[in-house]
Amino acid sequence: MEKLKLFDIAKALGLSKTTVSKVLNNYSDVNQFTRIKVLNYVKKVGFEPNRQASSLRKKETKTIAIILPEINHDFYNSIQEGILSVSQKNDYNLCVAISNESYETEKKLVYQFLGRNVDAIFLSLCNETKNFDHLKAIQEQGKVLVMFDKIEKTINCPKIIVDDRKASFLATEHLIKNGCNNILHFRGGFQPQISIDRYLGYRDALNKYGIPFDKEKVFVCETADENNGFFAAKKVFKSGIKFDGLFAVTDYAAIGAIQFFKSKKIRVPNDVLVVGFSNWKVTRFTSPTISTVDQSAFLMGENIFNTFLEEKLLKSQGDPPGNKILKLPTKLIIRESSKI
Amino acid sequence: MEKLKLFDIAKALGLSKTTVSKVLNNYSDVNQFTRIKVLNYVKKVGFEPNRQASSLRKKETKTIAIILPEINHDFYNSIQEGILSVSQKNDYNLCVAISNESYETEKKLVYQFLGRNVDAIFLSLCNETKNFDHLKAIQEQGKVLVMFDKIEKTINCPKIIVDDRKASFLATEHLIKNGCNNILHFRGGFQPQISIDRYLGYRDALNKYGIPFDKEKVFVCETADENNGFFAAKKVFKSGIKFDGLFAVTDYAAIGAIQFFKSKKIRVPNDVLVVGFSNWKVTRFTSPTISTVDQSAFLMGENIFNTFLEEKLLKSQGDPPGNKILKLPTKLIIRESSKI
DNA sequence: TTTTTTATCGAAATCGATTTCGAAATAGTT
DNA sequence: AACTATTTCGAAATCGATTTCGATAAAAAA
Repeated sequence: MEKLKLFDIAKALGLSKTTVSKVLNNYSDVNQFTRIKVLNYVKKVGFEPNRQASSLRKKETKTIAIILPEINHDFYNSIQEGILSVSQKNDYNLCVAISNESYETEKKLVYQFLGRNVDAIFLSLCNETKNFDHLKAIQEQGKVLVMFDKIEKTINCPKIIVDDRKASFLATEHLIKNGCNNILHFRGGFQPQISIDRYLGYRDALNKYGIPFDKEKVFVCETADENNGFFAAKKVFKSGIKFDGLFAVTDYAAIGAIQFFKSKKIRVPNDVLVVGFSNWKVTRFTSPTISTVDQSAFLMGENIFNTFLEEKLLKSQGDPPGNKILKLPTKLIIRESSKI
Repeated sequence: MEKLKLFDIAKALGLSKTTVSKVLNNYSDVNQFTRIKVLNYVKKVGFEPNRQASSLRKKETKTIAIILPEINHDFYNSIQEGILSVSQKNDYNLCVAISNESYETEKKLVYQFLGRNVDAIFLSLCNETKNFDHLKAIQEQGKVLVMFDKIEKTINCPKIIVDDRKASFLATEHLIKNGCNNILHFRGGFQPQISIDRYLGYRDALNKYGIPFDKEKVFVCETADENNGFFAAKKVFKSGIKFDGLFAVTDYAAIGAIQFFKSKKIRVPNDVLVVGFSNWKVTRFTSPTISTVDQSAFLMGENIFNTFLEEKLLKSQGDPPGNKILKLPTKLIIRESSKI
C-alpha cells in the first residue's frame, strides 16, 4: 500500500499540485469553494504531506532536540516531561540524546542535529566542556539554542536555571536557624556553574549569620553521587572535624553521607542535621526522610520550550537571539533529616 | 555563515557532487585516493549532509520513535537509556513521545510519526487501547513496529517483555519458602497483559505448593500506585482477613501498603513479608528496604533497538515482519522486607 | 467598448542530496 | 594491434513538497 502524494490528491480533484499545496499552507489566492473541496478530501483520505520534502523546501522541521549529560536522573527526566507536555501540544517532535558527560559526544551530537536541521537545540552542558564552538555553530546556522541547568554565561542565548545560590543560602540558613554552628558542605566540582553557585549560597548564609568560614569543612564530591557522599563523610569522620550540620550539593551525596553516619551510629537528625538538593523522589522514602530543595523541573521544561517559541518569533522579525537568564524559584522542603 | 552543501565540498576538491556523495555512501566505483581525500576534507570541515534531502531520496530517515504511556518512571526511563545506548552508536535519532495513558493521544502520535516517515515505532500500549488499526497502519506503510512491556499479542510484530509470570512465580515462591501461608496479592487492572501474567504467576506458586487460592486475598489496584497500595492495605485491614505475606504488582503499591502497615504498627518483615515488582530505585533506600523483581530495563532497551535492526534486515529481503516474543530474564532481589 | 484590476490557477524552478547510466581512460587479452 | 573488460568519474534525472511568476478569465473602471 503506497502512501498518497500531493499529486494523487491533485489528480483526484482535477487540480494541480500547486493549488492543493496552497490550500494546505493557507495561501490566499485560492477560491473558497476549491479550498473547502480540498480540505474535505484531504481529511477523508487522511493525507499527511511528506515532512522530508516539506522541510527541505521550508527549512523548518518542527523537530527540536535536547542533549542531556545523563538521563537516569529524576531532575532531567522531569524536565523532559515538562518540555513534552508543551511541545506535543504544538505539534513538535522531541529528539533526545545523551552526552554521557563527554565533550566529544556532546559536540558530535550537536553537529549531527544540525545536519538534521532541527529547529532548536536545548542543552545542559557536560562538566568537562570548555570549548564552545559547537554552540556558536548552532546560532550561526540560524537555529535556536536554549541552555538550561548547566549553562555557560559567555554564550549569547537564553538560559534557564534555578536560583541555586539563593536556594543554597536558604538551605544553609535553615540549618543555622536550627542551631547548627559547624556546617559541612559537600560541594560538586569546580566546573559547572551550579556547583559554584551552591557553594556561594552556603558561604552567603555563613556570612550573614557571622559564622566564620572554615575551608576544612568543605569537601569536593566531583561526581556528587552516593559513593562520593559516603567517602566524603568518612573523610570528615577520620579527620575528627567537629560538625553538627551538612549541606550537600545533591541528594545522592546526602544519602551517601547518611549511610556512612548510620554505620558509625551518628544519628540524623539528633547528632547532625542534613539537607540535600534536588528533591529526588527517593528522599521521601528514606529513613530518615531527607530535607532538600525542590527545583520545579517540570516547570523548567515548560519554560525551556516556551522560550524557544519566543526566540523563534524574535528570529522571524530579524532580531538577534535573546540573552536573558531566567531564574526559576525553588522550594525548601523540610523533612525528618533536619527537624529537631 | 551558511551551511556547507555537498556542492561546496565538491568544488573545493575539484570533484563533482556525485563522486563526493558516492564516497559518503560507500560506493565502490571511487578511486581509493579520491576517497581518502574526500573523507579527510569532510572530517576537517565537519560536513554533515542535509538529512531531509537525503532521506527524501533514500526513503530512510534514520529516526525512530518511542511512544510511552508515561515517562516519569524508572522502568521506562531505563528502557529509554538502553535504546539510546545502542541507537546513538548507530547514528539513529530517537524521538520520544508520551501517550499519557490516552488512546486518542496514542493514535494521534502514531499517525504523526508516520507523516514524518520515522523508520520504526517502538510502543508500549496504553491500558485503555482496545482498537489496533493505528498499529496496522504502521506496518502497511512499510515501517517497523516493535512492541514492548504492554503488548498486544494479536498484532503481528516482534514483542519484547520480561517473563512476568515466571518472575511472579519466583517472588511468590520466595514468600512461601519463608513461611508465608496467607499471601495477599495486590494486582493491576484487567487490561494490560503484564498485570494478568503477574497474577497468574502468583497463582502458579500457590498451586505448586498446595496452598488453596483464596480470591478474597486478591485486591485490584487499577493504577497500581502508592495511594492504591495504601488503600488496598486499608481494605485488607478492615476486612479482618488473615495475612502474613504480600506480593504487590508494583513497587509503588508495595510502598503504599508498607506505609499503611506502619501506621497500624504492623511490622515488616516481622508480621508480614512484602515483595514488590520493578526494582524501582527507591526500594533500596526505604526502611525497610524492599524486596523486588529487577526487570533489566536497560537490557530491554538494547533488545528493542537490536530487534528493530533485525527487522530492517528482514524487510530489505522482502520478508514479512517477525512475530516472536522475546522474554527477558528477571532477577529476584531479596531485601529487608522479606528477610526473616 | 476599451482598459485596468482582481481573482484564480498552474508550469516550472527550487530545496540538497542520491542514483542511474553513459563516457572516458586505463588495463588486460587475444 | 585490435578488441574487450575494468576503473573512475560526472551529467542529468529523481525524491515530494513549496514558491515564484506569469497566464487567463472575470470583474470593475474608464
